[in-house]
Amino acid sequence: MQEAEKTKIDPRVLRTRQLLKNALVELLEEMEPDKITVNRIATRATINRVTFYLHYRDIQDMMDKMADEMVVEIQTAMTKKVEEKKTGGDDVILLGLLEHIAANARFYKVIIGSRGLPIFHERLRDIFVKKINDGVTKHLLEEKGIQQDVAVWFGSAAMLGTIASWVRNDMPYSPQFLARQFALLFRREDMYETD
Amino acid sequence: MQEAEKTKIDPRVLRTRQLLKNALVELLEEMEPDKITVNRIATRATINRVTFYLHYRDIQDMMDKMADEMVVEIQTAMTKKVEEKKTGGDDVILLGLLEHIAANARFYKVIIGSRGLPIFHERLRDIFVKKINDGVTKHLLEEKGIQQDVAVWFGSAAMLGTIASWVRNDMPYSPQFLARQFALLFRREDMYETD
DNA sequence: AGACTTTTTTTACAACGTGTCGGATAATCA
DNA sequence: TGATTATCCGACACGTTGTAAAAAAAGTCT
Repeated sequence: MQEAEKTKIDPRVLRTRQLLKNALVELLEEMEPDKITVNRIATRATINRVTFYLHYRDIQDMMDKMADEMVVEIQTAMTKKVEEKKTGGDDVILLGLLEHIAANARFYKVIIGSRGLPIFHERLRDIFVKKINDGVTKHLLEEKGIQQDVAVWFGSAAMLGTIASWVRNDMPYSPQFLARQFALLFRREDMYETD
Repeated sequence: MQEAEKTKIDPRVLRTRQLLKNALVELLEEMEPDKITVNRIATRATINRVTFYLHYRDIQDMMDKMADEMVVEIQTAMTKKVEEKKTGGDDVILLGLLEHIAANARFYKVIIGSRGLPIFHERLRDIFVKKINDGVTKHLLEEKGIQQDVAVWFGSAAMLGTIASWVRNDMPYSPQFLARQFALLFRREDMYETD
């Protein structure tokens, strides 16, 4: 996860923040979130503990800001893909997202796959809610007697959860394949039994 | 969430644990999980802090045990419903689950709806994975070129997430209605656009 | 290069949370 | 009632937190 800023920032703060973020990700790979302290993060980052507080109020604040950055990167990853591949059969936006996640697998495995880190889940959920909301065809829902909000809950949760499982299982399928699977799943047929 | 035990337990430990669990739920309603300390739990429960450690190793351990109890209660809630209502059109097991959640709304709102508490999410996910795994019709998946594990990820995540949103939004629909919605959603028609 | 600015480091501090003693007190059991 | 068990109380060592002031280091600018 890189930091994208317009105004030139002192390379020292850039370096420090990157070291801190890398350290946090490393620690999340190694231990449960509640075992992670400012002390550990700073030590791992070879940064003085006091310096941490010059950048973040606390660990929660640090994660909030990282989640913000994640959202921005995802947005750009999704829109960029649309510009490149004008056509593609399946959902191009989704493909862009999946490729972005695959490219940053280490990061996403930690913040999505491992337990904890609900902030990141929330942000991702918001993204999917928006996306699903646009894709939902309201008239078809009414015909079938399905509430729109329920359909949005359903679709966004399915998307987020499927991707989470995909990441958790070390991405056994390519982004292209998974995007295709989504297309099939959302196109729907009878594939679940009622009981 | 009650404690169900066979061997007769000293009423004092029963009382203490119940007070501690109630206190935890109360605190979760009031503040972020990371602000909750053993100190606060004990004080709120009008229990000595040392006594806490006579029952749980730490807060995480307490939540783990509460999650275990939750799983047991959900299991019984689902199987009981099957015995009562032999038939019911929609998914009876699911209906039993939703009614159980509605009956313990305060608890589930806190552990599912609010941020944090990934343990409970994990346990619930496991339950749904099992349930979906049984309900999946494999031959239909093969016909459509859908991987079974992907379908299970998708279905269980959709279920868990929909219920979570339902709880988060203070259950605007009755368990019966939501169960019906699930039936419709899993029966599927075209209701999402690909792009 | 040197002067100026900003960041990082160092050391220190008080407040709080954690987990664990041993012994006193109170509730439960038989 | 006497024995057992749970809870309470005071206390301890240790780690974490967040903040402060001043020195040292790194970056910026002309």
